[in-house]
Amino acid sequence: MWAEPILHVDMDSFFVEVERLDDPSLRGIPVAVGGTGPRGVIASASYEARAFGVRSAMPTATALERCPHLEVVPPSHGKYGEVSVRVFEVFRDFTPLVEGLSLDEAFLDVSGLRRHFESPVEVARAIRAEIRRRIGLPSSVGVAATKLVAKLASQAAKPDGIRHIPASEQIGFLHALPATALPGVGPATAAALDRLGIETVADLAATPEYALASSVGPSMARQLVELASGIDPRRVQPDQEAKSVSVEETYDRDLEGRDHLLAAVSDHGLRLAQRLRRAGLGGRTITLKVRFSDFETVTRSRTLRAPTRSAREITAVARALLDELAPARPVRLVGLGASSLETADAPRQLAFHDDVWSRVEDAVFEVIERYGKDAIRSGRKLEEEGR
DNA sequence: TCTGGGGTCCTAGGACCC
DNA sequence: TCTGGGGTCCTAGGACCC
Repeated sequence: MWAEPILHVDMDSFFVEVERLDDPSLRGIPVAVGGTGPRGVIASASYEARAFGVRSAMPTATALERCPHLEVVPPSHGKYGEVSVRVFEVFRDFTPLVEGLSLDEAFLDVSGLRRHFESPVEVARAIRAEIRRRIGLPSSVGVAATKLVAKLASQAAKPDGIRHIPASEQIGFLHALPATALPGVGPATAAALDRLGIETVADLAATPEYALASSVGPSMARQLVELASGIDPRRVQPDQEAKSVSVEETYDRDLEGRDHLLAAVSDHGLRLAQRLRRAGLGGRTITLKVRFSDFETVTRSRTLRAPTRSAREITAVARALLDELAPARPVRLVGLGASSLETADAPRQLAFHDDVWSRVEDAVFEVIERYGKDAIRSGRKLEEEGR
């Protein structure tokens, strides 16, 4: 058995590098992919841009202040999804044990490749070369005994490298890192740890669990102490099913008044239904999300007796939730989500068959896919046109 | 500097049932 | 009569990740 059979593969500046494939003039200069509107943020920054302090999640306006000659490219999510599919095809050509974490990163358990490769590092080399050859993109790989260390190692390998942490060196590697490097330690937890005088993973490992529990909660305390000691029994789990699907939009200018909010909700209802339909899913819980101009965010949800993928039904529920909420302040974001998902071919499919509107819309969408959008018009529209 | 869009997981309280 | 304990479902909010 290999002692370090887990790989974490992470694409470097994924969105930016995909844009560079299409437009070579973006190579070698500071580039970021992000929103170009007044409320846009950076999603991905090239290393040339990072040198100016440009980071993802930073408002685009701030990024342009730090780097005035920054080239900002608006995101093309469809394109990133297509390239991501090809990257994951490379992974699965090596092993079926692939657990995707997002479009651009995955854990791979390569223990089954012992007869074909000398070591996991050789597997990592081969995967990186194959991604480069077939797609033309740079990636970084961490090789370790656990998911935790593999992920931290891929960060240390960036950009465009491999980092192997032998099991015997795992504790030394971990303990030298700042506590904020651990997954799950964000701003709030970091502040709590700071108050306890904890700076490094070594500090964390030396802190008794009970001393952490009162500030970060018992569950987080146990997780942190275990991870800091290198205890991470999590297996690579392929084919995780989605638990929720959602759409949301931040508007360039705040929305005010019931009519504008209702229009936003209808738009979202249609998009959410399309996403569910394409995924072969229905949702039983519908959640409306509203963010006010002061950034306060509230949600309202309702659970139905049967799952739906009907735009009509989703929108009706969302309208009811909106009217209950009756927002009386300017709104910057409206979102709509579905959870308690069930697949259309699950045993519960009987519920779908009772869902008449989902079936009517299935037929409508099928006609649109086959004959185009103009093939279908509502009765009201035909009346207006005098036909 | 004034904060995207897509997700996951956790907590906590209340309803309801046995 | 003012009082148990456990389990499950639902709702709302928040931290966090890429």
